[in-house]
Amino acid sequence: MADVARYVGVSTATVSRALKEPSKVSEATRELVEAAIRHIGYVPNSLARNLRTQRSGTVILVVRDIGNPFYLDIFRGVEAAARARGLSVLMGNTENEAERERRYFDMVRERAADGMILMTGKLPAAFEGERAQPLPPVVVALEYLIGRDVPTVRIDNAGAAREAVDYLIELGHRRIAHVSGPIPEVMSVDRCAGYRAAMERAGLREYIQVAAGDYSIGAGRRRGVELLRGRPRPTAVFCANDEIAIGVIEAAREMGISVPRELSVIGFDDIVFARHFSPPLSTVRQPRREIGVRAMELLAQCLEGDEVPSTPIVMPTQLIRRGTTAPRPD
Amino acid sequence: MADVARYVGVSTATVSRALKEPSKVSEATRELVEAAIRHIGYVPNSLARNLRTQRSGTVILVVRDIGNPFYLDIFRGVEAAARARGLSVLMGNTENEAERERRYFDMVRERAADGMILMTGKLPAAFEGERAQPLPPVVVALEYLIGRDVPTVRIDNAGAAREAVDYLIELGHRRIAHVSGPIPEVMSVDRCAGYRAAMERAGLREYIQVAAGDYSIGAGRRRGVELLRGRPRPTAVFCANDEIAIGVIEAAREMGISVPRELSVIGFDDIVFARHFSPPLSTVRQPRREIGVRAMELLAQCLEGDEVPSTPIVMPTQLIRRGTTAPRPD
DNA sequence: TTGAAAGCGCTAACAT
DNA sequence: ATGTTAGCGCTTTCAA
Repeated sequence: MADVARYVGVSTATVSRALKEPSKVSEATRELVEAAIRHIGYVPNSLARNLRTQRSGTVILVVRDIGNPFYLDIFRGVEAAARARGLSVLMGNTENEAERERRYFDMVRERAADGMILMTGKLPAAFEGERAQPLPPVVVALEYLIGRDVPTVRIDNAGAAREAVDYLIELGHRRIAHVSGPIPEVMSVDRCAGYRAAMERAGLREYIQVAAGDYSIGAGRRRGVELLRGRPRPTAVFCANDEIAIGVIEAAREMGISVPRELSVIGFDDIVFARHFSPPLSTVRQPRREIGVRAMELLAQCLEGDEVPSTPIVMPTQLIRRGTTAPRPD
Repeated sequence: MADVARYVGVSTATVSRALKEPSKVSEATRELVEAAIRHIGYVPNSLARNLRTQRSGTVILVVRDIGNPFYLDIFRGVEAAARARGLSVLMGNTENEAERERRYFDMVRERAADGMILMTGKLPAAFEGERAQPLPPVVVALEYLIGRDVPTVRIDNAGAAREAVDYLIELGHRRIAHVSGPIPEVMSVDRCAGYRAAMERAGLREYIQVAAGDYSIGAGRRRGVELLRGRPRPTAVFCANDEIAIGVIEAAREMGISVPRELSVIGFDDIVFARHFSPPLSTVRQPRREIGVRAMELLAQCLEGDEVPSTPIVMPTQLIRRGTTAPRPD
């Protein structure tokens, strides 16, 4: 930059301004500077700028498993919204290890990133309890932090689950089982609570039957086998996500139980291939891309120092009726 | 850092060394420094270190579509290998726009990243032809750059395609069609070439029939309908990826053609849900996670200034026989 | 509209 | 083993 300044015969301050605040520089010098930059082949150094401004222009997207197809649309949304604001997105992958989670918080403290979007629903211990460290700029998406006033964008998991189970009930089902996700996690807990609420409201408390797994096809299959061995057998299963639903359907297929004729199955998330299974999977869609966009926008606002909504942004869900749900067999 | 130094009564250089090169500091002072750091609550500033060392500790992973499920295992591999070396991974998403691609190269020039893993198979114009700019640290994965000596990790697309088509031929098929990907792209071209080679070697040149699409389910479905309307109808289709195969299978289903009884279909990639479709998809597996790992390792070597192999690293593929392929109907 | 000058916080070469 | 010193390249007061 000094070279450019010398070449034009101005100070580095002027070159800097020509680049960042063209309005503060006369038309003439701006053009001279631009010509000189091209002539010399000057490339600005982000590192120096970052140090000077104490901003990295980077945010971390922290997820439980970066290889989970669920996040694909989230990536799209976060990336697009970040780019629109000139920010870059770092991949944060915790694989449920507390230490790795902590590491991402440290990166923000060390200014390697300006903030983070947290999709794990947990804070490292250092931020809990008395004498908790102050939180860095962070927004929580998908999950939420109980008793914490952190900007949040999420869906109404309980309500959406209730809607799905109501639909099964409308179809005439009574013995409706639920395969939940890992149980201390709020998302799983909420979806399970929605299931219970719908069952109780319909006077089906006695039929409530919950099996907990993780959010995987394998877990769905195992829990599915167990549930379908039970007598009387459930005629419908509400699954906490689509992978579990796929597993349950595979279990049914292996046991010679026809979906949806003998067993209705409904998933959650509407992952990318849900409509392409056979039968196409009935499920609850959540606007993942939009969730990513809103989370990023919220974080960008935090970083600008703007006010951000203190109540969670709740995105709408949609029940998708496809081929794995049918009226109760008699 | 100055505070810590003053507190202990040493220079900042010693504090710096205590953190980065503990061996160069006496045991005693190191402990004093550590105590002081805890006491004062000192947090190192990455931005300053980055400026000083002229390294950002970050690499960009550039893909065509960050929401493509194909990349999931690649993300896993790249992220894991990067973390093992203390590097961070930035999401680079081009959506096939040349300008966005160029922007990622600029970020490396501006030192916002130390290097990049390129999965798009194209260089911005500025790097081609005479007076081309020198390439920044970059490794190419999946694709490769024709006539360029850039570190590369990939698979033998043509060979793997040949193997898949050979398998269909072994099953007795003669009228084997191919739905390819976008044709100027090397990956599509290679897979198509493998198909042609296998057909020609088996004396089936007259049956060669290629329809080009993009790598999507929709394209597979459209090309599938066209092919299956042809008379005589193909008894097998080799698809350039799994999405296309899913589309072709859907087309067949709509037309009342049974897979695999009346039509064999084989895909490519073995994406995460391939085995869970019904019938489970026959396909060609490529070691995506390992490709990500190797690409990251290669890039890390470049950044260290180590020698890197000048011939492409070619990873093995594996033909996966599942339920969408069967002997030719008579 | 432009320039001078300070300094962001760290590391590394050199000296002791 | 430790200290001194000189920047890394930029932005931003403040002054002209």
